[in-house]
Amino acid sequence: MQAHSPENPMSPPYLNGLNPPQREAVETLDGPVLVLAGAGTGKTRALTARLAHILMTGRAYPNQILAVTFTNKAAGEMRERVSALLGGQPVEGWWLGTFHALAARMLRRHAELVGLTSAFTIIDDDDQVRLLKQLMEQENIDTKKWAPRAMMGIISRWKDRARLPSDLPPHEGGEAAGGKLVQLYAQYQARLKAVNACDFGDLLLHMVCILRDPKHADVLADWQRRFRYIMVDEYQDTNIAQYMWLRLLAQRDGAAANICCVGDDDQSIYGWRGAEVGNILRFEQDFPGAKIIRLEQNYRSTGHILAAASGVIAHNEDRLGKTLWADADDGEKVAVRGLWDGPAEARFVAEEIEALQTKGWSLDQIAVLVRAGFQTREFEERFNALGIPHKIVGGQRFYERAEIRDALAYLRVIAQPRDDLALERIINVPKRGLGDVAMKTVVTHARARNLSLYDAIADIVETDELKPKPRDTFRRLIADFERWRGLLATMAHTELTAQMLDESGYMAMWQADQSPDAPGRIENLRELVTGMAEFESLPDFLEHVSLVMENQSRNDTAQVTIMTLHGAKGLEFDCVFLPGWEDGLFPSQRSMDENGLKGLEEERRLAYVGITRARKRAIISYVSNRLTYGNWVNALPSRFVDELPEDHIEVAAESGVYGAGRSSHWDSSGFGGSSRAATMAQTPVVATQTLAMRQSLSDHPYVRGDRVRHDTFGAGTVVNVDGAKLDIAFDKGGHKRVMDSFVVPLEE
DNA sequence: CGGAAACAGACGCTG
DNA sequence: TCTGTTTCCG
Repeated sequence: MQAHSPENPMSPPYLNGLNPPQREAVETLDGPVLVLAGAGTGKTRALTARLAHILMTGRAYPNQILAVTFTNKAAGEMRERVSALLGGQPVEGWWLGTFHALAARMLRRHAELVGLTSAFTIIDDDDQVRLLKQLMEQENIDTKKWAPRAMMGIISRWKDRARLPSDLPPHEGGEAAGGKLVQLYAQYQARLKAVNACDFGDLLLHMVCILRDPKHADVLADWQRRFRYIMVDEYQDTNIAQYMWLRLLAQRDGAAANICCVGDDDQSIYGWRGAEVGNILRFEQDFPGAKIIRLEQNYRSTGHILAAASGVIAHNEDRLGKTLWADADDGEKVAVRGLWDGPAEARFVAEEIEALQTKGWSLDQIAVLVRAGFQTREFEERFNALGIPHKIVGGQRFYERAEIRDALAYLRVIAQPRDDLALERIINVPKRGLGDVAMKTVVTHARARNLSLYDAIADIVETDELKPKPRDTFRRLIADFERWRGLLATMAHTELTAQMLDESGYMAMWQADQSPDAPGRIENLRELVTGMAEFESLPDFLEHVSLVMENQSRNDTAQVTIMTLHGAKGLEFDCVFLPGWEDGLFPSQRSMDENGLKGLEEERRLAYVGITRARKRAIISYVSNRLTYGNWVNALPSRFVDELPEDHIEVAAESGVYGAGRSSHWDSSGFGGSSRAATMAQTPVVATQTLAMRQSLSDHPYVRGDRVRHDTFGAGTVVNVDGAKLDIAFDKGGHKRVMDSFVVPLEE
């Protein structure tokens, strides 16, 4: 073996060039370890080397290692880098992936323990909200007053904290959703179970439930035995459920578990999504005897940039504390610019970029990082006008586009007929003439008999409940799905998809569409079919898309990147523009209103993340006049601007712009306090038992000769009973076949 | 049932 | 201001 390392001629290649703390992180394999890795301190390098080290020293087989990341991108990177360290061959069989992918993989093996089958569907946010909204409407809760999206947010936060409906006091939701939020949560879970589906939160929640249930101690013991080493990236972003899942897996009798968590409390920016910075702050208590290793040598940024970032983050109270240092030159001071208004700011940034470009900087290495998505527009327009190549990262992802979601919904129904949410999505897409009336009929029956929509439709088309036209449409649709499902056994899933898109009329719908984006959508559908080829089977593919929402646009010309600060985490650029540093915008007013000091501290960490993305140049800007929702508002420079240490910045403001000097100017009256003192009138809850509820209590309660009444057809006599289907001779004439869920006994 | 008009709401975003 | 969604009407 070639000797590369100057310090130790015998050291294997993957240890080369690591600094002492990095090396310590790599070689401390036993017991709990927390690696506090500041921005740009070679965290990924240490983490991948550690994995390589475990494998190379034969401490564990790949399938005995659990390596968890937050994003698929991070998982992919780790996969590649580790195999590169090991000489290029891919590592097979290890448990490397995102929390959700790994939990899903585990849950498929134990699905029946939580009342699911291993073919369960994973639903996305849109489906979640739609489902909850339906339940709210059923409960007569005003969805105007209580936005389903917001309600879903609260439920998701409960899930993030691994709290089941039964763990919550009934009034936990307060006034929300008319005080019925916990009840809705329970109904929501029941509905998911009924359609054999999970949302993202459930993947972890269900696994935590299984692992902590004494009844399934054997399951837990199995997993504990399997994983000899656990590694977690971005630990500061874990939520409680993820933390519990890790703890359960890392529990050991006697000896401390070999768990290694890597993270940076100063980069915890996902509190609003349920992340608990407390997890990392508490690590030593949670894992007694834990070793804490600090990576503080920054390899990325110049001295001034690092000092500016450190100066800002030092204003936070709640932190473990690190002192970043660098060997690099001081470089240029961080530029701070005050501009007149948004357009002026966009012009300024564009001009600076052109200047950098003529000096030979690559556009690839320049980024504009904004606080909120809507800020990207101004830059995009300006860059378009000047012909500066750029890309907006974030935006809509491939699998979130309507046409892709529709196509996936078709596939989901083929794969899993019980998937009501998918069926609802496409039942009238393309338009088939199945509107509210037809759907209501079907839904009523499904609820009454506790059937899936699909089965309810199959029932109803055998009867006279519906007018002939919708009945035929339904019948054809069901027949189509049956046929496609059958073909799955003999035909490649790509081919089947193409055929399905054709036969369903979905493709034709877009081909007939005159709008300018229709061709793009057709293109996307083709791409979907092509992309499927990579996967063995339809279920494999569906698992992939529900967990991996990747955007696969390729472009080889150098472009400026425009993205949000959140999106930029983990990335680095030579030059970073940080526009919009105005109080109210950044730090965002909402964040402060909702979470007070905690919110402010999270915003400050965001500022820290932003500045530390820059290797050589950071340019912060703010404006005096900002167009917000269509009106001009006066803006003050962000308090973070004032927190930048004098010695490391260089300030200039356009004439007439406030704040050319340093200001200490946040009068507490501040910006419009958004006090939304909506009068919260309780929606009266009418406790009527629906017909459907009563019907479902007893099965098939009718016998021949019973007198019944049907809402549409009136009174009649049952002449024949076939399961839930009744043949009835109606008094007003006619012999009809109807579902028993649509009739009531007639008292005469 | 489907299109047009009225209307509310508007951060951050990975699975 | 702009966008997505609901409501109203033909």
